[in-house]
Amino acid sequence: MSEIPTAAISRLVTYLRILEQLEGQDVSRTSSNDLAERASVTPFQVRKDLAYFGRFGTRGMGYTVPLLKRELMRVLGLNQTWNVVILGMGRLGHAIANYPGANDYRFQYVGLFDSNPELIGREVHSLPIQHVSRLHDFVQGHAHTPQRVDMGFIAVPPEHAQAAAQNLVEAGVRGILNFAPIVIQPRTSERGDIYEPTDEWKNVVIENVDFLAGMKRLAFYILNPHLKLSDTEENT
Amino acid sequence: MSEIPTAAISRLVTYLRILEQLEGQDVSRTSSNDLAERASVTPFQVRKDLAYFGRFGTRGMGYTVPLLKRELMRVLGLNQTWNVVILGMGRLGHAIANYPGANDYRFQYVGLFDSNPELIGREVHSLPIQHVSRLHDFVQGHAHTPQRVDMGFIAVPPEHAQAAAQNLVEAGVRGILNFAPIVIQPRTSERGDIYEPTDEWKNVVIENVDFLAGMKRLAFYILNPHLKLSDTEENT
DNA sequence: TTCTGTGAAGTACTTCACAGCA
DNA sequence: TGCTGTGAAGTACTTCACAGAA
Repeated sequence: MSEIPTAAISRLVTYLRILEQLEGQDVSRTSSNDLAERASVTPFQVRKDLAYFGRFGTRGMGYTVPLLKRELMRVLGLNQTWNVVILGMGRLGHAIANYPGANDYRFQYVGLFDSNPELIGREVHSLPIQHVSRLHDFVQGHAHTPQRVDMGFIAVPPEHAQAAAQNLVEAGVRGILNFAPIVIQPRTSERGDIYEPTDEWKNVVIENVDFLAGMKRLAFYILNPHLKLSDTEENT
Repeated sequence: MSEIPTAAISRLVTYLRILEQLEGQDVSRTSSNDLAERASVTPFQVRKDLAYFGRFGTRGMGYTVPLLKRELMRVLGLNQTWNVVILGMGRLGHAIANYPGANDYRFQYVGLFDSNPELIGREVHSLPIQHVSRLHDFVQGHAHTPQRVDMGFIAVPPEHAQAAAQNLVEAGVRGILNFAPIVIQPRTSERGDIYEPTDEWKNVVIENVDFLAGMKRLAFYILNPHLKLSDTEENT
């Protein structure tokens, strides 16, 4: 049913990182074997993953680093600017806003929100923290401008994460990156029909980043080393 | 070949979080249907995942929240203390050290390391930052004490992450949680045999947490909403 | 000859259907 | 009757083997 495995997308991100490293070392050519070794996957996997999106190599020769990099950037949608708001400007929100590398890919923070009155008005990289009640108007107000908000990052405490997601969806963002250690329910009501996302959630994409989960998985695999397998992100 | 899917472990972590929520709400019983809805997976999946590790329910009745929680804690190895060192005490390292919730699961930071002389000696939660050159002696010195170091977290810049991992492996840690956006090569030499981990790496488990990857995947799925699928962490 | 691109085969994971027990 | 536990069926993903282009 699904055309492209989710895991393949994660691997494309890895290949792109490797191509950037190679470009930085002025390496101009690579191969599925070379990429595979650097990404810790099989060469078959590399070729299959790339084949989902086109033919980027030359038989007998391999791949041209800048060309493949450009194509992966295009496929992953990293040639365009992505405007982001962060909900929750505690330690985690600050760490995210300060994390270097995000703007390497034209991810731009255009709004910062919190509910704590003490934080309102403080500036992070000359962007003021606003009260979360202003989120809806902020997103709507920028809807058809170059500042249009594409994504919201959730960095609030877990007990407020579902409400934060609800806010983002109602405001009209298209994607949510959830840093809180809960599963966001793609529906509005507390107890809606199982597996039936509410309409307004239908077109919203949710991804998760959970490093407590990473710690716990690590603990498990240390105890059960015979189950050790490769994975990605993850990872995630 | 592999007995238990990696994804199943990630889902167990999710079920455990849900059980903790339920316990906090004084809910004493649950079912595969209920857990499935809260975790956004199928009830079959829940039952199969649990069945990998034992029989925790009662037919006709469902699961007892505290009992299932206790069993999952045991399976995931969260009944014991895990001693952790952090390599790289820049913003990211600080964010990790300060992240609340880690010590809820008896993950304890026992050593903080950096190479920047300006940071050495500063304290985070009354734990001093040491120079990374002391890592090996630190880990070895605590090897057979209650402070034995189990895991190392890598929070250094990407170009130093492989060396940091090398340091950790040589020092003798069993698990690495890598926050840097690179693939750690499980081998010592710059260009070793493909897929052949060096001996000392054989028993080391590596997990990744990469939120830039999360941002990039999100961008892709916003552009390609017809490929939208469920996933779990991840990945990383 | 080399290394990509890809249908086919193999494997792993998920879903199903129902047996089994409270 | 109700809901778990689990072999069997179905599906998705990975690996393979080789055709095909430089």
